[in-house]
Amino acid sequence: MPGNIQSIERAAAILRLLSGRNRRLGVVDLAGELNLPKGTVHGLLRTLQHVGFVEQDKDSGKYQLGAALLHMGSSYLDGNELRTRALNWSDSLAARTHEAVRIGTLHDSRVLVVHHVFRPDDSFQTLDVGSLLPAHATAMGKVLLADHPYAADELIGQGLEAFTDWTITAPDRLREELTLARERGWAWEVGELLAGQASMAAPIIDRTGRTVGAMGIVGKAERLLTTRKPRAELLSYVREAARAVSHELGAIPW
Amino acid sequence: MPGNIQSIERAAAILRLLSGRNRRLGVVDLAGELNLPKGTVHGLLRTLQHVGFVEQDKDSGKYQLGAALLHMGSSYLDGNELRTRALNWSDSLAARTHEAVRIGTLHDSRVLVVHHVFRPDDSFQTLDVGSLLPAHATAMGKVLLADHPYAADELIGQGLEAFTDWTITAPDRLREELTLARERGWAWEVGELLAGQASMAAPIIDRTGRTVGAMGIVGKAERLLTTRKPRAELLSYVREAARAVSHELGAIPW
DNA sequence: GCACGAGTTCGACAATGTCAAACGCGGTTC
DNA sequence: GAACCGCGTTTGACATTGTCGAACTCGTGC
Repeated sequence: MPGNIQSIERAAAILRLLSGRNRRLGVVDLAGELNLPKGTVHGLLRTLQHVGFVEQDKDSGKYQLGAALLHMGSSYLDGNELRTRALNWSDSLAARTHEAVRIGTLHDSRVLVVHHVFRPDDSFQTLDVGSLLPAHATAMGKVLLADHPYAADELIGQGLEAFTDWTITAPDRLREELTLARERGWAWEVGELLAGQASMAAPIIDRTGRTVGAMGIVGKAERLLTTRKPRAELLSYVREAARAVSHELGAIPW
Repeated sequence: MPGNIQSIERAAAILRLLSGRNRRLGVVDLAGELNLPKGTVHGLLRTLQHVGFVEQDKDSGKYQLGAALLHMGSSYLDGNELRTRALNWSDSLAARTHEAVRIGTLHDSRVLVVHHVFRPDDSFQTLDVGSLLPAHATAMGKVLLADHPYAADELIGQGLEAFTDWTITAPDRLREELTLARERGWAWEVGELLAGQASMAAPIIDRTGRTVGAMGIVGKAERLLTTRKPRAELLSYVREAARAVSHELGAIPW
């Protein structure tokens, strides 16, 4: 808790704001948001610009994220063991299920997508590596929250946003779902984030036994489900793949 | 030059080191590299960890980049006008040429890949969005350097690294190549970065007339070339696509 | 068991970043 | 076209803040 460098925390707060909804913000916008004098914010921005973390639009004078962050983001992926280990398995899972595969990890009570394999033979999908998905409305999120009660509490504490009519917004309902996920070792979701879309996922465990990631498939509900249940063979493929990655990470031998 | 916040510059230097060759570095490694006392470096790292920009491997105690950077990197892409405008055109260019398409921009005298479309019907290629390619050994780089003499000088100043026997390492030879690229409005390269691989690219111009990006195709030399020249129809597709994007960015009407 | 090297903590000092007020420059308004 | 916003930027005095070296702890290997 003690001794955190103020200017760096403030700089990070600026970057966080710039990576939010409005990608372009001016000095006064940021100053207002952070309750800081604009002179101070300007100094931070000047330095951030110098190191390439932000860029300034010459016409409007407003600031946006800088190119250096893109390269660092991809460097993060290179060093990410979870993703590296999961690379092979995710390809074959996509091939077996004919669905898009995603691998994610918990970050700030949301699901950070660290890998994404497109659905085979289905062009023009958008890559969402780097996206932050809501944890309570995705199968990966449920699997992750199931082993991270603290993150679950935090998420519930800040309110469960509804994305469709089927999104779980009641804390108790979510807690049940998480218990279920913990017991079964997998989770699913239908139309809770996007109408007509479903997903199922299983946990990736590391050598210490903690759930460090989740692996799952996403696609049209009609393809993933039969009679309002996840299709058994798809589910078992997902669970096998996740178990294989866990094994590579040094989790329980089998 | 004046008034840059020291701690932020140091933090950025740490992140830069962590995104380099060795993705995992300890406090003393970093301190040695930066010529700083390790106490200082530790304080910076503590804060960077707190904001999610670095993570510490609990076993080895070493530090690596953090997950927050991945999300910020992808947020940068969302706000990047060059990439947004180029999205449609790059897909159709890939379809027309049957080759992989890349869009890049200059960053620190290298080419930062901001978009990448895989070669159609050719699976298992690695996505290199976020990669920094050497400018003097790629078609995109030549096109970009042609309009950025300062960056070219800087690159030459730090020495032209050889990747294959065909890499241009002589400053004069590179300068000729850049002049040629400037005159013709396109550039190419065969085996200068990777043996057997060729690329060709054309500049993307913004409303002020500056080259803000490059768009091109990469692939096996045998497919891209005829009799040691770029195949004319591929080249014209590339140039058309780049011109179309430039047009969208508000460059000269035509 | 000792010494080394790692990451971490601590506290005194002054260098450093902060802040409020003033500046300059586009727009817009009347 | 002059007065006026609102913006990003600059400035300089102040004291908060980050810095730095030494001391600490823990794990390793000689």
